Amino acid sequence: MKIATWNINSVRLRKENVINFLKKESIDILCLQETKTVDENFPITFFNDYGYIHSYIRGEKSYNGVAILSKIPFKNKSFHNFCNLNDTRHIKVELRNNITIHNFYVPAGGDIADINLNPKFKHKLQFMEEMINLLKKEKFKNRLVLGDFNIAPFENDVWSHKSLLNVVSHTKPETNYFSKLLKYGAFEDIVRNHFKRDDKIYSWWSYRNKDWKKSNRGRRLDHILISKNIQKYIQSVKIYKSIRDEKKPSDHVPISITLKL
DNA sequence: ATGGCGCGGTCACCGCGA
Repeated sequence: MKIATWNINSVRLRKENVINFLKKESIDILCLQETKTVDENFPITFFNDYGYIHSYIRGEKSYNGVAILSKIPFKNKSFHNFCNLNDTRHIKVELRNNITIHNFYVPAGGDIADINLNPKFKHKLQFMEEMINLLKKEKFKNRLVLGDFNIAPFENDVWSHKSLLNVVSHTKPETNYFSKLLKYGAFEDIVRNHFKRDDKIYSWWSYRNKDWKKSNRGRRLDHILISKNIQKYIQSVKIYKSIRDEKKPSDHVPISITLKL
C-alpha cells in the first residue's frame, strides 16, 4: 500500500500533474492540501476515470481545501473543525484493515512570529494545540497523520537554521508543538528517521527564488507521521524533488511511504 | 534587510501563501 501527501496549490490547475504522478509512482492513496475549490468544482470524474474511484473531498472557495483520492475503499469518513472555524483543513478516513489516515492543512501563520501582533500566528498555535488534543483522545495504534503542517521542525529541515529561527515555520513555539505532537500522539517522524540526521531534506521551495534548485533554500513543511506499532511495516520513504521542476509546478513536492501489511 | 512569484476571484488589484 503506497500512500502519498501533496500540497497541490489548486487541484483544478494541476490535475494533469497529479494524475501523471499517481500513474508513474503507482500511488494507492493520495492526500491533497490547498485544493482551493468548492466540492462541486473538484475534478473528481477525471480521477475516477483513472481508477481512483474512492474519494473524500472537503473544500471551499479560493482557500484551503483537503481531499483523499484512493483505489482502496474507506470504512469511515469524518472531519474535525478547529479554532471555531468552518475552514477546510482536516479530513480523516478509516480503511478496512483498520488503518486510519488524518489529512491536515495547518494554517501558515502569516509573517510576524508574535501572537500579540499577528492573529494568523495565534491561529496557527491554537490549531496545533487543538490538533494535539484531538489526537491524544484517539486510539494510538494504526494511525497515519500527514499533510502540510507548515512547520519545519528540525535544524536540517531548513536551509539555514540560524537565519530562520525567527521566521514563521521554524520558530521555537512551532517546533515545540511539533515535538509535543510526536510525544503525546506516540508518533514516529518516519521521513526524518529514514534519512541521516544531518541530511538536509525539504518538501517546499518558494516560488520567489529565481532558480529554486541553485539557491536550494527549501524547508520540510510536509510530513507523514506514523504510529509506532506499524513502523516495522514501512518498506520505502520517498520525496519527489524532481516534481518541483515540472512546468507550472506547485511550490510543494509529494512525499510517499510504502506499507507492507 | 528586502523582495522576489503564483494562486483565485466582486479580476489591472487584493488577500493569501510561508
